[in-house]
Amino acid sequence: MRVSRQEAAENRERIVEAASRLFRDKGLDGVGVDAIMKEAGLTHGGFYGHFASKDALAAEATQLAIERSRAVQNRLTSLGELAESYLSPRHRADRANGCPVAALGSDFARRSGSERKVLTAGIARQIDRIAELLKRGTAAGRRRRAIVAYAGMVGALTLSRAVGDPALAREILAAAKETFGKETA
Amino acid sequence: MRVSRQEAAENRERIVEAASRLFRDKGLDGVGVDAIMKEAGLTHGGFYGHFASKDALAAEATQLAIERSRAVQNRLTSLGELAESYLSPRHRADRANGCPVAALGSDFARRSGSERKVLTAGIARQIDRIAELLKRGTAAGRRRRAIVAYAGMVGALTLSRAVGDPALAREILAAAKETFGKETA
DNA sequence: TGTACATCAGTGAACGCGCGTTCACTGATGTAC
DNA sequence: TGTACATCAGTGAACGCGCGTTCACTGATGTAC
Repeated sequence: MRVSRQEAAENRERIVEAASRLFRDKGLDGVGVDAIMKEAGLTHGGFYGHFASKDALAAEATQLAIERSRAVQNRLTSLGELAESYLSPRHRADRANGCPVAALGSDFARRSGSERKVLTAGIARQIDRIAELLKRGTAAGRRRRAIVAYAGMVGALTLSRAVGDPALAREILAAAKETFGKETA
Repeated sequence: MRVSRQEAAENRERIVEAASRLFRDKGLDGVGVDAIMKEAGLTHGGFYGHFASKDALAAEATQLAIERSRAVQNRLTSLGELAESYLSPRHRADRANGCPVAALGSDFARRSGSERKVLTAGIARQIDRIAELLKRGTAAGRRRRAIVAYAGMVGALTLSRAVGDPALAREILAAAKETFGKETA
């Protein structure tokens, strides 16, 4: 049965939001159109009225995840706060709502087209953002340290999630927090 | 037709080797039993004579990738050499034969059981290995800096592979090499 | 403002394909004498 | 050492299932008068 245009627009949004969470949680190949539509409170048949393909949705969902992720981090006003938040056990546990680069990092290397573009822009902006938070040094030096801090945090979160031993996972996060939360590097 | 026991053992090895490369290149869900067996010069039907399931092969293939990766890095005798090798454009391009943590990092967080165990042990040993290469500081400090260097290198390689822009990819590798190749952090 | 019809968002069955897995079969290897 | 039979690694067809995608249909919304 037909729904109002506004409802349809809201449904579309809910699909993208559900996808952006489910993809981060279970991987791009780990969740189907069926599960995404169910999570959005719809049936799978209506999917292709909103999107050309699952891949097209993946691109939009990636975009949304990056925007949300950036919105969270723009509220943080120092590198220490950013590291504290990014490297928290909470972020480690909540893949579905966390950084899409850490959640899907190795998957993205294999994707092509619009998703890569969206991601590249997101990563570039994140580097700029971290450079803004740095106070010491030349612009070039700040940029280099921003790249290193970002890579370090993404790597630490990825490692701590990959590791089965909880003590080692905590140790990795703590070590990274101690190092990247301060302006050393 | 039956083959000799030695041939059968060699076939098994070839399957694990092919899988370890294909999984790193295309992801654990990105390659099928069919493709792996073909790469090993066999047909898919014989697979279950060697392995209980695709998952069981994935665990063995992960193990092999970690061993090979470690063998390469044990030949390197300084942190600078390790960073130079790990963060090279060559390693970036050759996912199939490179570090399994960077190639499959975000996938591993979603796997369970034996694969996680194998990976955890591999990561722990890699941290120990880097700590051995460090010269300054207390044991605890060296361990912390080893974790940070490892996380930074994994993150930098992951980012540089995820990014579509080749210039940015090179910049990320260069920044990480400059920082983690020396004993600073 | 009310009525009549056209539109179209969402439903659920169905299709086609690929993939993990099974199985009957083949024919070379391994073994018993 | 040679022969006869049992074993079993590998083959290729087939199965079942899930998933992306399509489609005829429904009934509420939107629109024309």
